[in-house]
Amino acid sequence: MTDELDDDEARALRAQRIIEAVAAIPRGRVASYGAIAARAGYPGRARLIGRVLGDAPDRLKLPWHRVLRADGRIGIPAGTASYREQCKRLKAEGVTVKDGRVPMSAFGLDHDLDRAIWGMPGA
DNA sequence: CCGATGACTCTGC
DNA sequence: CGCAGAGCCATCG
Repeated sequence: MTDELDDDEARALRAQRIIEAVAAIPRGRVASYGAIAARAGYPGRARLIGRVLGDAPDRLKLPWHRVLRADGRIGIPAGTASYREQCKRLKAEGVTVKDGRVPMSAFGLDHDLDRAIWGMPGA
């Protein structure tokens, strides 16, 4: 059909894959934007993740709060309502949040269970 | 078409 | 650990 709808579809597909990747993050764990992007099939497009999450409706009940920057920092501007909400949710899951930062060495997916969860060796 | 912006990441100093 | 620069990509004026 029209190219415009085609473009719209492509955008929806990106969002879909990204949303699924985010939803796959285990409770009590966190992942970086880059990791999600790669996992969704868009390596190098970390910014795309942030864009999609910001546009994603809350009714999807997406665990967006489990997505942090590569250094473990909250990816949202400090002081905003969303920022505080993310901190709150993480703590509620048992994730340590110190000064808006999470020790990914301990809660990151590539600490030890990386392949067990993301790699999906087939169990 | 170009410049600016941003829920990004990496490298170098 | 912090700062600057460069790469990256979609959206907006």
